Parts: sequence; C-alpha cells; structure tokens
Amino acid sequence: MEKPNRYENLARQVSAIGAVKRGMARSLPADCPGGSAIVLALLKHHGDMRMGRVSELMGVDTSVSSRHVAHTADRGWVERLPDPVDKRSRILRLTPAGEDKLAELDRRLTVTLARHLEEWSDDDVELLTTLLARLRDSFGDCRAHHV
Amino acid sequence: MEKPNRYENLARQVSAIGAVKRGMARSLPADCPGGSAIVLALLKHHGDMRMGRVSELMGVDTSVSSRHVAHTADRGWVERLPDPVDKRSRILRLTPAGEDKLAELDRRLTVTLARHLEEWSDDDVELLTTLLARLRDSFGDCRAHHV
DNA sequence: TATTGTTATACTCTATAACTATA
DNA sequence: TATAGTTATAGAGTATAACAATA
Repeated sequence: MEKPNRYENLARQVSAIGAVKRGMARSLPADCPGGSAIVLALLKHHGDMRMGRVSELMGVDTSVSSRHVAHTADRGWVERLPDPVDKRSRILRLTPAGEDKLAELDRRLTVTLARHLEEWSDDDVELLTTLLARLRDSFGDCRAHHV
Repeated sequence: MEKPNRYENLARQVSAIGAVKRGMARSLPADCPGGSAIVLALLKHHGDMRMGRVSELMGVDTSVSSRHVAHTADRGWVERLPDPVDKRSRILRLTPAGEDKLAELDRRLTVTLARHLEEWSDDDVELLTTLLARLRDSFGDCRAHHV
C-alpha cells in the first residue's frame, strides 16, 4: 500500500499478463502446444528463415526453438530444407498443411479474443500492440547467454 | 507475409512478451523464484489477503498459489494467520523479513528496467501499464476451471 | 577455433484430481 | 453439500552443458 517506484506497476502488470497468455493458449487444439503455434505464426509473418532466427525472434535458447520446430516438423507443418550456402544450417518453410493448421489456430484465437476484447476499439488494440512491440524491442535480444 | 486479421499482431506480441518476463526474472536472487516474487508484490500492493485472493490476482489455480505462498512462508517472508471468521481460511501477511526481501527485489528490478527502458518517457510507461491492466481485466478471471 | 544445430538433464510454472477440515 | 486450502502427479516451457558437423 506504499508509493510505487517508477517501474513497480509495470512489472506487476507484465507478470499478470501471463494469465492472458494462458487464456489464449487454451484456445489451441490438443496437438498444437503454444511453442509450435508461435513457430508457425513466425514463419507465416516473416517468411522462410533459419533455426537461429527462430530462437532470436522467440527470445529463447536455440535448444528450445530446436525442440519446438522439431514438433512442427514431426507433424508435417514445417519442412527443414538444406541451406545451399551453409551446410550446418537448415531453412525452415511452412508447408501447405502448416498453412491449414495456422488458419485453424487463427480462427480459434479470433473467437477467443473477440469474446474478451469486444469493448476494445481498433485503435486501442493497435496502440497496445505497438507498445508491446516497443517493449520487446527495448529489451533487445534478452536470451540468457547474451546477458 | 499476408494481411493479418484484427488480432493476429496483438497475439504475436503477447506471446513475445514472454521474453521480457524472462529478462525481468533473471534479475531475481537465487532463493526467490518468480512465483514467490509475485506473492510478495501482491501483499505489498494490496495488503493482507486470503489464499483464494492470491490465486484470483495471479490468475492461477489455488493449488499453484498454495505452493508459491508455501515457498515464501518457509523462508519467513510471509506468515499465515488464522482467519477469525472462517477456520478453513488463512490470512496472509508480509513479515518484516518479507519487506526487506521485496525491497531487494525492487532494487534489482529497477536496475534492470532502467537499463532497458531508459528511452521511455514516464507517460509511455504509464500508458503501457494502464493498457496491460485493462487487457488483464478484459480477460477477467481466466483460470482454467472458470472457463 | 568458432558457429549451427541437436540432445540429455534439471528446474520452474501450471492444471487436474484426491484429500482434509470447516461452513 | 459446498467451500478453503494442501499435496501428488503429470505436462509444457526453458536454460545449461555436452555433442556432432561444418565454416
């Protein structure tokens, strides 16, 4: 019940946002955990990329993204193509089955968000989206071994 | 690389905010995992409360909050007092040791956030904080068994 | 030597279910 | 019967370290 410092409220709200993330995750089908959904969305939004780029965008260690991508590849949603200029690397590409899966995820997610955010204006949704992107950007590449 | 629907960008940014949460969590001391830190912050901000209120504010099942609170109580940061009007319930209260611990967490957190958010104005920090609180509020009590 | 990616292991957080005690 | 809280178990997510293949 005391005077908060400049960041205390922000920190508490960022922590609380985990509840929203879990609410969104509950709209996912049983065969697609959250990590896989993020991989599909990143490939759709940014196009083909290497493994390292996935871990960079997710802000996790490469060991983590490797497992998430393996899950999507096992189900035929993503293919891992050889990189012609670096034989150590692999190029990730969304398959047609992956496109279909992502479309299902988007349908489910839209239903969930439309239900909870019906009173939000388009402008407010966009403003929050922009600020979150900026926050993420301010933290830079915050994977553990880079700190 | 296609036209996103109304919520696609927001969903991706909410997912990405996990990286910021992990970055903040790395500023915590070894004896205080994130769940314990949240419990201490909630008691400081909202004052004494029952177990059920903690799970409500954290947006998790009571089994989860029970474990987090137990961790803080084991270390003497929180005491669980009997509720005079309901013998099933327990009232949680921050101890002086808990106050000290929370002060340490705030110091560490402020250092971390000040480093990453140095280019943010106070107004923008406050705006994002407000929007996050509203987002959390729009999702209501999104614990699993209430959906 | 350094880098890209994979795998094994351990830790944190969470939900479900079964349980105790009390309302 | 219903509710407040605890505990056991299982699952998802992540980081560290060790490793193989290539640059």
